[in-house]
Amino acid sequence: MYQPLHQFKAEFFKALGHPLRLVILEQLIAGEKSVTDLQAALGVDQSSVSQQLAILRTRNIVETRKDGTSVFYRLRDPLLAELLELARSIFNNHLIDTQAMLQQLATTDT
Amino acid sequence: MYQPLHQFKAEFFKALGHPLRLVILEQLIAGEKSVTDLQAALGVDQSSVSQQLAILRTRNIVETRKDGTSVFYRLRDPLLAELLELARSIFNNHLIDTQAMLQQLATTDT
DNA sequence: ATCAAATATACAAATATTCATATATTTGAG
DNA sequence: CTCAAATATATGAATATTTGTATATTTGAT
Repeated sequence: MYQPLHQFKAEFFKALGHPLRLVILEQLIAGEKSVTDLQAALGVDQSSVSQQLAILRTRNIVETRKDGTSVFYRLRDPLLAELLELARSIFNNHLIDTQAMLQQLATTDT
Repeated sequence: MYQPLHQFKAEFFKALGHPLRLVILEQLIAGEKSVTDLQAALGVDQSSVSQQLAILRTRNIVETRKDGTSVFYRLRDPLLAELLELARSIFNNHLIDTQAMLQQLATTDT
């Protein structure tokens, strides 16, 4: 229906489009983490973490390493950290714009 | 349920997670375009373009300018172009990795 | 005032995602 | 071998997104 490449890119962004998956990825920027680590850091149940990790895995956004019964996850591409950082800048701009707009609405007497 | 900021970021990435919306954004990197321009360039019907533009608008990813009966769309933040470019690099890495993997599968005789 | 062009919105069926709950699988320790 | 810890998967109901079709709105020209 669409070009495969665009479909592929859309899948990638869709994979980033979930709050818990974003928090997981932010954790992984700092270095690899086991499922238990993530579970503890995020305060969510094991199944939820595994479910979301599975999605990131199938989209090739994260990679794994097994050690005993633990599975350690890490970002597949360091550029992803840059991408998330760049996204943060965009959000900041956006928030600043929104603030400025609200400010103007509040102070304009027309 | 989740932190508002993470929810907000997720909304942003979700907005990018659609093939047609990605193609639209790629067009807009080159400069502002009217709905008709986009419709012609992408070969899709008017309604679909407007629908997807509406989503990009509500997520504050694009801005508009009216001129007569035409509405011109442009990226709200130039950083978005950088983000899409960075994403492209990540996809390329991924595709190269996948190719290398297939190559190895094909040439290994174990 | 009327018309046509350009754009936006409404609606609903099809499809996909989310998320909680339950169950499986894998691995190392004893 | 048995058990417990760690992780993964299955299932399904609730919710959200997609997408085609129809209709509405806005604007400039005549």
